[in-house]
Amino acid sequence: MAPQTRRMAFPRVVVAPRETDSEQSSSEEEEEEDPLPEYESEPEVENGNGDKVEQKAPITITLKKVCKVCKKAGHEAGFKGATYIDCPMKPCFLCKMPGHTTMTCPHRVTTEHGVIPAPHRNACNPLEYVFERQLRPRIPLIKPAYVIPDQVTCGVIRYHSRRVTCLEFHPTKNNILLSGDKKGQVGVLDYYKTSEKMVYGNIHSCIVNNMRFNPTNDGAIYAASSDGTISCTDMETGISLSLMNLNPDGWQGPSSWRMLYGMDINPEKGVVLVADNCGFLYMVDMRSNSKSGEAILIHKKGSKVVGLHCNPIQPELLLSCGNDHFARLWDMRRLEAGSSLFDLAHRRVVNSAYFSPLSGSKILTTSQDNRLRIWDSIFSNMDTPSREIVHSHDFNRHLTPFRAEWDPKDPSESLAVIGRYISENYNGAALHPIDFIDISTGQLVAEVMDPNITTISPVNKLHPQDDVLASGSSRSIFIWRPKEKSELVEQKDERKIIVCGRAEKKQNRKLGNGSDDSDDDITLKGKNVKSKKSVTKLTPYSRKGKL
DNA sequence: AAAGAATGTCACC
DNA sequence: TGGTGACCCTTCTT
Repeated sequence: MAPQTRRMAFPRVVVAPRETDSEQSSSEEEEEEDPLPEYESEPEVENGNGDKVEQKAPITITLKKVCKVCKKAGHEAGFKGATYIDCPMKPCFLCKMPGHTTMTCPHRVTTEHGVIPAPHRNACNPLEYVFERQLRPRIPLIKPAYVIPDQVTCGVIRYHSRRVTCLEFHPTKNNILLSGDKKGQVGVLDYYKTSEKMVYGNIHSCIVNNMRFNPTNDGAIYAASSDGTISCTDMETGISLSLMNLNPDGWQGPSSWRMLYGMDINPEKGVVLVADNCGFLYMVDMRSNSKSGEAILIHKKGSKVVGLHCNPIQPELLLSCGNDHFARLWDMRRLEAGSSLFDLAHRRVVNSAYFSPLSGSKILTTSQDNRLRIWDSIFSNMDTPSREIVHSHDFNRHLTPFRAEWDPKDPSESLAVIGRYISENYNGAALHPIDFIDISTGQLVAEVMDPNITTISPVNKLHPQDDVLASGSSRSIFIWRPKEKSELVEQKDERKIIVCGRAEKKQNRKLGNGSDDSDDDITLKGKNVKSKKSVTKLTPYSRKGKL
């Protein structure tokens, strides 16, 4: 039999004998799913006496519904309304363990998303001693309560024509947000003055994987792209310089094409660090804008290095992660193949690995095995993570990979934000919230959603100073802010479910007129809607009839 | 309304 | 090791 693919949309045709007096199906498509498994596949049926009788005629053809995941009858995976029913033959889609489905997964029904607690460890090595002496005082002893608003407004910006792949806030100019997309476009937006936005389409020719502002000249943007180049662009003029090109001879076929993924800037050393899809790290001197030194193999040869992060406190520490299932900690003074300080093993691809933003002493990773991992101290035992938190952020080739991001404003370095893959049935709508997680406990502190937003938001960034969250979801960018400053309240023990824009939903849908003029495409819900055309873009409804 | 396309990772040979 | 095909709770266009 030819291999069956998931695309097979129609039920398998089964030739089954039927009782001679059975009714004809009024409609094959409307046939209810059979609650008795395997019934129709039996070659024999019972007569009234319980004897097996071979049926010869007439033969009718029925279309039997089978599960689209396992191709077996008796159940069907997929959306029932706004609730997704898992295939029971598969491991749980959330925690990946067999024996239950997502609906009954213990990590779903509790607010602690399945924390595997850290074993107690003794602090005894010299590095940890230094940490305790020099860095620990920076961290408050008592964790302050998170300040998360009860209500938020959400602005929607649409100027990318392909899905958003990365977001970056300007470090000092408060309202400036950078965005990159799959097509290679780079957007610079002032989200308070929506007319002030620029989209640069000629910097890169495909996916912008990472962007950074130049810390010494914050009008300059560095970007690494799958086109194999790293660019430095003037934010105001869009004038761009290519600092490095891994494909100087152009397209010579997929096997030779090289792409740039992970990127970060080390201001102390004045270098841009960038890594490719073959396991190599490159350094570009920011003064001369030229490559310095040779490429260094930092991950398995031939594997993508998707993330680089320089330690915010100790400039000689570098963190990398990639498709070889490892995050690795490096000493910049001794960067050579195989010389990493620590190799942090994961079960799947590591989408991101970040030092904590203030002390730089913790590490947070996002892996495609649906787990966040936290190492509480890079100066302590690094053999196993301090905590693993089960969270739904699966890989899907059509989505930008999820990355858990620290809240740079949280002095206790324990709040992280990450989009959620699996949907929640919210009043009949399948919504994908954006989760705020206390990574010291695994508790889901808050989940943010909007009935108008039915798409998944894999890209999220918290503002370095303000209470602003930027999300990239498909081609749109969302700016979430507290609805009223006065409504800010301290976080209690229970998680908050923050729903935005609920009342406006139907009104907005009626107003839409389908115009695709994109000059005025930002709207803040909760305030007056500016125009019909902008409202149209507020309603990216899915076609599954979930609303 | 439903099909088609785009197209990373992983297991398997 | 490199090629192949299955997998995936997508999202948008035709």
